Amino acid sequence: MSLEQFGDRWSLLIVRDMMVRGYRTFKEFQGSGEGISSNILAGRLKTLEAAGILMTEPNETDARRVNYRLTQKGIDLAPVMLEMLIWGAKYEATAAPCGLIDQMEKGRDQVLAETRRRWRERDSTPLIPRFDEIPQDTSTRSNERRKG
Amino acid sequence: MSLEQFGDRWSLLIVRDMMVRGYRTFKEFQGSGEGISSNILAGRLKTLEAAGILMTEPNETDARRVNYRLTQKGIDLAPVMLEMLIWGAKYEATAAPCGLIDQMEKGRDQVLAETRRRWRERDSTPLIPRFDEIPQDTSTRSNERRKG
DNA sequence: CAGAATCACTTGCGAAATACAAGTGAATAA
DNA sequence: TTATTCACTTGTATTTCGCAAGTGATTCTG
Repeated sequence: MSLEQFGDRWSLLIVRDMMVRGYRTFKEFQGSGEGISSNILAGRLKTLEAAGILMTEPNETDARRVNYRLTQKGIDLAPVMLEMLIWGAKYEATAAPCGLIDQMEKGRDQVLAETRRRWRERDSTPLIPRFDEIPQDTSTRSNERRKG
Repeated sequence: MSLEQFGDRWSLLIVRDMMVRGYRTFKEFQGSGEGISSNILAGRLKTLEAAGILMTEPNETDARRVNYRLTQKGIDLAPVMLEMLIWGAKYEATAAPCGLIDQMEKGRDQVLAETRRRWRERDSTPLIPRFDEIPQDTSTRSNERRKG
C-alpha cells in the first residue's frame, strides 16, 4: 500500500524537494544538503519513476542534463506534503520558515492551488527556499511554540 | 526534519495502525499481516517513544501487557495519514475500503474530528477494520478509477 | 499449586540495503 | 584541445534488516 512506497529514507525527501524546492536535476538533489549518495539517489529516482511518481525528460539546451518532473500521481502528493510540513513546523526545531507555514495552515487550499499551478506551468521557483532557520520578516513569525 | 523521522519501512505503518486500526499492544502489531519482525518492532516502538510520538502505559488487568498510545504529537499526524490514505486509495490497488475513502475526501474535517475523539476517549474500535479489499455496500463504491 | 501458555521483548546470525570513494562516458566550456 | 560538468556506475566496508529461537515475567489450566 501507499506507505510502503515511501518506506525508505529518501523517497519522500526527493518528492518534497521537487515539489516545494523546485529541484529538477540530479545535481540539485545531490547538493541538497541532506547528503544522499549518488548511487542511492540514482536508485530512488529509478524506483520513483517506475512507480509513476516522477518522469524524466531531456534538457533542451544541455544534452548532458536530465530533467526530472513529477507526474500527476506525484503532484497529487501535495496535500500529504503540506500536512507533513505543517506537522514538522509544529514539532521539529528546524523546519520551514514560519511565515509560510502559518500561511499554509490558514490558506491550505490556496497553497495547494499555487503548488499545482507551479507544476502545471513548469515554474520551478521554490515555494520554500530552504528548510533551515531563515531570517525573514520577524513580525509575522509565530513558531516559537514547541510541542503544541 | 519531520520526513526523516519516518524514513523507514515501519514507523508510518505503526502510527497508522494505532490511529485507524486501534492497535495498542505489541502482539497486535505483530499479527498485523504486514509481517514486521519482533526485534524491529521493538526498536521502532522505542524510537517512536523517544521521539514523543507514542507512549507506553501498563495494562490494568494484565501485567504482562503494555499498552501503546499515541501522544498529542502522534495524533497530530492524523491529517498526514488521512491524506496518505486518500492518495493511496486513488492510486494503489488494495487500499482501504472505498466508501470510507469517499467519506474522507468529502468530510475531511469530520473524519479528523472522529479520529481525535476516539483517541481522546481511548476508544480503540478501528476506524478502518482492514486495508485489503473488503466486500461492503457496493452501491456507494467509486474506486474503480485508476490514475486519476 | 504445578505445568503449560501468553506476552513483550532479546539474541544470534545470514542476507540485504546503505554509505563512501572513486571512476566512466558523453557533452559542454575555456 | 584540454579541462570541466553532468548523470550516473562500480567496488567495498558498514549498517540495517529479517528470521528463528530464546528469555523472563505473568497468567491460565487441570
